[in-house]
Amino acid sequence: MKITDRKTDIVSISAKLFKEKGYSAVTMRDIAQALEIKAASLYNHIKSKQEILGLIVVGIAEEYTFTIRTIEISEATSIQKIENVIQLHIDITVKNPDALASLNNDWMHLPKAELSYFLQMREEYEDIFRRIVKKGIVDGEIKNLNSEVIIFSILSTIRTLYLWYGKKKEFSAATLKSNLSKVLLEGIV
Amino acid sequence: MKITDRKTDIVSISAKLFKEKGYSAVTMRDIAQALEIKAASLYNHIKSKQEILGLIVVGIAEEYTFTIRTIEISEATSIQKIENVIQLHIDITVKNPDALASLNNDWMHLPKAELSYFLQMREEYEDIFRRIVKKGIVDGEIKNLNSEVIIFSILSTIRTLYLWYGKKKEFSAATLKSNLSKVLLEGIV
DNA sequence: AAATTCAACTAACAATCGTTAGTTTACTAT
DNA sequence: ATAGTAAACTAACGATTGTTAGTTGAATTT
Repeated sequence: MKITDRKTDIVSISAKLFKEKGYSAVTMRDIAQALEIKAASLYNHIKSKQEILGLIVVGIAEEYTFTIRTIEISEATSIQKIENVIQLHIDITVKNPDALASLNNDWMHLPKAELSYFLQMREEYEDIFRRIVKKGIVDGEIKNLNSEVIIFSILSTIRTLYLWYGKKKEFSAATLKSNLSKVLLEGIV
Repeated sequence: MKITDRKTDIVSISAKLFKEKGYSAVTMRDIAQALEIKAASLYNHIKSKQEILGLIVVGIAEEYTFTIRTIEISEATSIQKIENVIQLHIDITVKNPDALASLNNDWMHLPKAELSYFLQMREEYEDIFRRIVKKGIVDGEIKNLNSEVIIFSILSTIRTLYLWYGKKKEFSAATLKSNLSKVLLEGIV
């Protein structure tokens, strides 16, 4: 049992570089240099550049999808379910602050099979969230505003968290936990 | 006076392609093909690929910056100022639905001088927004929640509007105008 | 009618891209 | 000690990158 797997090193360094410049602007030589090895040596551990992207993106996408499924079928109220989704995004952001950049911006460069798998998960994710919000409106828990605007507004915020987390000390997991739900659900006025 | 300037064609086609795949993944040959000419012909109109990016990004960044300056010094309440900022983003999104992708994701590939100009504007923009929110809290117009979380939450949403606008009929300028401020300011519960 | 400009073209450039092949080195298990 | 393996290396590949040079034909100006 190794302490650090080399493949893991490659993936996490790549995630960091992809966050800075985007997948396409990062070369295999960039990744190698960050690890202080030569580009060709990377291929002892990974099959291709696209495989690295897949390893960054797909696992996290699955975590989102699998978790929101269990949130939907739980017995919580709609508001509580939305709070759970917000918390899910905080947790994943704290755990993978770099990888989320590729999830948001580089997914279109996945190999074909993984791309359609990813898009299917993304669609299911939004569908589930949409059902939660609409049920909340029907049940009178949520104001009767345009549901698509509500969905867009909450998802945009929690999906972009990775851009802010770590940049200011205000963005600790604790601060977010106690403030973000309030701001998103109850507003600021 | 020409009806359509060829340079404008190049810039707007490029913005569309950059939105789909990101600046680095789009080649000059891609841009040329979309215009049904050869890549070398592009250079009769533009100096470099980076110049195209600059033309997409800098003008809009200036529009944001110049407008938020006048919003700050206006005599509106803090809440009204925030509503004006939201409206500003809706207006610019409706006018430039493609260009905003590069503004969000490709700015790091600007040439050095334009990059630092862009970053300076972006910083000023956030500073102004931060002052508006903090004054609103001090004046009691805005709840005393963590101001950075408020700023992040509103900016994330209105900056990502370009990803949703046009995808659903719900996202007309009118719907956004009447719903987005409500959702962001007054919450959904 | 002649001269100039505009905007396309063909051809090619050096640099860089992702990747492969074959080799070397150092550690681990027998 | 020996054999095997993991992980680095050098060298190079064909393809593609942004870009330049020089040319051509059509439109515009003189």
